[in-house]
Amino acid sequence: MSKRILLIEDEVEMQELIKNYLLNYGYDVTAFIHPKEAIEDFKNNRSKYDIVILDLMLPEMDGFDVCKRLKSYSDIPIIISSARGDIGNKIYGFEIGADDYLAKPYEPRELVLRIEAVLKRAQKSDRLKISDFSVDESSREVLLEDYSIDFTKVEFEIFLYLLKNRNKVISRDQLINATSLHEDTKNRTIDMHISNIRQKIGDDSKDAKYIKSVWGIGYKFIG
Amino acid sequence: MSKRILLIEDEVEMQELIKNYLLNYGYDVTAFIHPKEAIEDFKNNRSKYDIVILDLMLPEMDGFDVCKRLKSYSDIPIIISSARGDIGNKIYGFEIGADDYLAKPYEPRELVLRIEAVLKRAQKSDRLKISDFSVDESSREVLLEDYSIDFTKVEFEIFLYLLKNRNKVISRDQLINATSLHEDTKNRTIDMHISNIRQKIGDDSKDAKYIKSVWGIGYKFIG
DNA sequence: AAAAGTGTCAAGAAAATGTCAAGAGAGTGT
DNA sequence: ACACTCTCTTGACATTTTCTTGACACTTTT
Repeated sequence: MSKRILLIEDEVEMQELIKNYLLNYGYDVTAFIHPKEAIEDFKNNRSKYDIVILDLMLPEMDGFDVCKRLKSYSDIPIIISSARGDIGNKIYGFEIGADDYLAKPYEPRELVLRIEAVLKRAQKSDRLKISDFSVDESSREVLLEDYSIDFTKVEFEIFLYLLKNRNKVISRDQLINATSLHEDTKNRTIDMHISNIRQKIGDDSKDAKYIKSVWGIGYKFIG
Repeated sequence: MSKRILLIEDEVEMQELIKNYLLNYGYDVTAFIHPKEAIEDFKNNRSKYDIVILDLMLPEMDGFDVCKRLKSYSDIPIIISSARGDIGNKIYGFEIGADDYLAKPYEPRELVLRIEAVLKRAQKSDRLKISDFSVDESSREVLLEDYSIDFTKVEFEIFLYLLKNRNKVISRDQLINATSLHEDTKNRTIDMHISNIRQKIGDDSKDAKYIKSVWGIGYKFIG
């Protein structure tokens, strides 16, 4: 299946150019001029895209913020493009989670190469092994000491997010944002999911081995 | 103190050029042509360097292996330089733990900028180490000489604020404002929290080692 | 010595969490 | 479209933890 690209670029000419070039290469491109629209669309259809091409110089919103927002919804690969010479920004770009960086002007061919490289890296589904768990994201399989755990969709998302941010305290709001939960979901719903997750992985809330409650703040995966 | 750079570059001319340029900027540069020598030296003096500049195109050893070897000894920051256009490699460079990547030919000035950026990023150790304490904000973990201290939410906030403003006298009102306490909380409540904190860190109010009372004003963390 | 400030106990208020159970909602198969 | 199943959401209540305050002893300042 062809890869679906979310393109955020405010210069109309440039946008057309890139879009057509990528379409020629068989990609499925959706382009936005306004970052807010793009974010809105992404929020509602986060599995609709495989990769984001993001221009840093945008009206209305700082490109960095856009990047952070998108990454907070899912860890989709992002390639940032920007005027050559923004070296400070360039490095910052990697810090905020962009997967690659491209200085304008660039050869369209180079963009394609990078898209492919980033996608290849992203799909490299290796198993995440942390603590007693082994998780395969693409098959959504979770093993606890070789026993398979059956998580529901939301449970899996919460568990994975905690795992990826192990040893950090994660607030309920963060979890609501990072998963496919509606943003107006009540905080307490998270508690219920955590309770169910704990039961499935045999964790005791009063003496947690894996998911610890941090009173007044949120939850933390110990690993 | 000037930063010490380990430069691994096999082209003699290039090496001289970079070395001199960096020396001009006040860096302390040690250059090697043979990666094996560099690794040997690094192994024996791993605290002798602050950052590594590594050319990918080396004789004898693959630059990637060099990178991995160095990183296996300590997590020193590494900047990889390589011929422009190795896009696949570029991405791989980040994967194997390089901290930044620079395509040849580059402006020496750009190298300096990146060195500074990488160093700044690297030293941004997110563990706050003050006095006998080590605090990790994201995990909310507080260590006192390797023993873990269990603070409640408010205690952690108060303690962190005092720590960050060490040697300054902080009023009770300041603490109420700086933390998640209700703004109409009575001043004396702070005293109670301080008392509990002191007990947990083994501090004596009459002869405080860490949190000192400043009569009529507030509290002060000594550090 | 009086006044003001601080330390800390202990009790109760307040807030946060764990979990049950019911119902809403989403998805599936027919 | 319908029934059926699985999942998600929420209110409710019990329980736990934390926060707050009055009270009283003690210390420092005036």
